[in-house]
Amino acid sequence: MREERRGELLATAAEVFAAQGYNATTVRQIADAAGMLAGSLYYHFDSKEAMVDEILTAFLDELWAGYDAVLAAGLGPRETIEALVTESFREIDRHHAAVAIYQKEARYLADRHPRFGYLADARRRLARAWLGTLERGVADGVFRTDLDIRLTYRFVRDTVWVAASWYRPGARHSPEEIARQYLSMVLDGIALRD
Amino acid sequence: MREERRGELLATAAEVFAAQGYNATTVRQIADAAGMLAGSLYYHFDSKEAMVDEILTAFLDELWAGYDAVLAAGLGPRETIEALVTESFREIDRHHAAVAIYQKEARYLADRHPRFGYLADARRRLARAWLGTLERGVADGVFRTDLDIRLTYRFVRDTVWVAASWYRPGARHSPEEIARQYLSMVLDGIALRD
DNA sequence: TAACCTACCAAACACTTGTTAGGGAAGGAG
DNA sequence: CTCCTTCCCTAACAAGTGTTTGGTAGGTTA
Repeated sequence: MREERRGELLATAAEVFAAQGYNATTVRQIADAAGMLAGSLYYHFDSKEAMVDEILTAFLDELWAGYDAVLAAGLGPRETIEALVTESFREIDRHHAAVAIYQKEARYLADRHPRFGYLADARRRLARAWLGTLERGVADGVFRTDLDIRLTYRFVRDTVWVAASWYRPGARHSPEEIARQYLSMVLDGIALRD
Repeated sequence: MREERRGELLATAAEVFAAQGYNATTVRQIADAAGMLAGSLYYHFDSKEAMVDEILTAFLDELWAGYDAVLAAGLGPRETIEALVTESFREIDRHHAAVAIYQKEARYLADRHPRFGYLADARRRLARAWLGTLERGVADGVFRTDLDIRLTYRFVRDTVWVAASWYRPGARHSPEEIARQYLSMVLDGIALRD
């Protein structure tokens, strides 16, 4: 099957990209990891750029499917945040290489080539989803009102996604368990109440 | 003055590295930004690697000076965390380019060349400082006991340092103000108490 | 004036990079 | 058997990379 082989190659490419960084990775390293020669990759893909492109779009497509389902569920602000965080950690579990690449290279890629304009779109759309929910929570009296909401947004967003830099699937905690603890910290803090 | 010019060049190099990534940055781009030709950089520095090296060591030296002062002050766990976070944001304010580089490239550089072994040392030492304080806080009944402490550590560490990716000196909030809000979120959470 | 040092330029070097062109082995379809 | 498609290899290319070498304008020192 043709698509199957492409998928395998994209998976190994994603691992190498995530481990070394996009620019530091040569097509020969990817080919090595796949057990073939550099030129042979070009039978399957147009270019090195096309590989990251496909890796990132596949991840973002699945991410939006999950997020849209959450946002359409009509949950309250707090439950929406909980569901988004949980969904994010599931995505990190399934696409941890792609998430790491997105985290590290999105800005550079978006600046470099109009081909990656959808990365900037994704960033804006993500901001709207999170910020909107936070604002709704503040209005509803669920979240604190004394915080700069943009700072809060970046705080929540970053705490979730940087986890991709250290998370490895199949480790001690499941995505749901990590989400539970992260949510507990973000919502209630790490200090002990009296 | 010789050292002065080196400092200027390192500052512009740090900006380019932070903006584009270490590997994506060519010595010709650095030279362009400095208003000279690529080869002329080699009058001041041995190599491109030597430049990042000097940028990172300068930052880490100053960071440890600040951290050691905090750790030697004999504060309680909560006050130590507060002081470390505040000190970190001050460091991000002063060395935001170096911090961004450290965040993005430390792992790759440490793996690549024994020259950057001190980066792995720094990571271990950082972990000891934060984890030790957190453990002390749990033992003292200042922090919650129901959380995985290694997860808590990564949570606190990441929330602080990723700020370097979006923070620009001279923006709306001072480092101290950002530290105050971050600490408020980390310690008490973003949910409203009833 | 003469010798010298600093900070840069001009031009090239060896090497790595992403990419391409042509070919060939394996296997299924007719 | 023959044709054709799939998938990879061999071998090279041009462009870009970090780096080196020799030179030189301008200021400082003797």
